[in-house]
Amino acid sequence: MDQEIIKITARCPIRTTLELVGGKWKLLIMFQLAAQPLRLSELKKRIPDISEKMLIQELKNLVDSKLVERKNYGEVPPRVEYHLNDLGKKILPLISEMRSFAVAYEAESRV
Amino acid sequence: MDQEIIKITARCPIRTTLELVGGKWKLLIMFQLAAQPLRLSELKKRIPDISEKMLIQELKNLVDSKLVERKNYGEVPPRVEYHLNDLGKKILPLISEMRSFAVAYEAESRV
DNA sequence: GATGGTACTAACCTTTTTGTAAGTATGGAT
DNA sequence: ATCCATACTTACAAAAAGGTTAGTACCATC
Repeated sequence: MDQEIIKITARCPIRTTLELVGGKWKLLIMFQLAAQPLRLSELKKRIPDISEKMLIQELKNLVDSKLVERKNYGEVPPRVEYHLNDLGKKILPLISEMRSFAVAYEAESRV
Repeated sequence: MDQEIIKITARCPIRTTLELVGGKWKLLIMFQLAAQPLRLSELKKRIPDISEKMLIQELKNLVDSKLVERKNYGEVPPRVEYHLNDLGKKILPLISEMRSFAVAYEAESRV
């Protein structure tokens, strides 16, 4: 990579992505939504350590950022489904790279 | 992606990568080191908003995680250079995906 | 009327992350 | 003796992130 000097500013692309999907839970949530829409309770089962409060809050953030869509069936008890929209799906290659990196890292740490 | 149900555990690959390079500054530091070794003061110039304390602390973390190497020239005033080692360079595709995602996202937000 | 289920809100608390400020070490220059 | 440059340590403070707990709404069931 023969790159020129790139000074990091508040608005550099890495920062943008970090602000959108950074933190402890968002990428894990989006990873779970990669395959199919899921309800809140289903997400909670698949991400056992997350608190309900954080799950709801991070889903709301992702909806507000237009990466995830929320579908309310209007039933009682409430049935709500969340799914990645087209823009949200663009995060999947990044998630793949995160997983690949971890595998390479673990392999290196094991020798 | 026809994936089976993958339950997130404390040790899933995404979590591993988040723990290694998550947070506000590490990826930005590694991005700056992509092209060439840099001294602390050079890094500080290229990442203007970071505090010196955080820069030093995160560099130490990256060295401890064996993603970055530190070379002390043993001079006065001190001259120390940091560079990505082979393992650290494996983060670069992830950084590329972060930048690509941000570009796609900004393009989408602009229409 | 009480209970259940699900998805949510809100107040408050704890933990983690980040930043500020003061200080240190060292050889060379003044 | 003082100042300089650089890279670092440390104590403390502030900000941000994450978690706990109690509560709400509403229809269906018992």
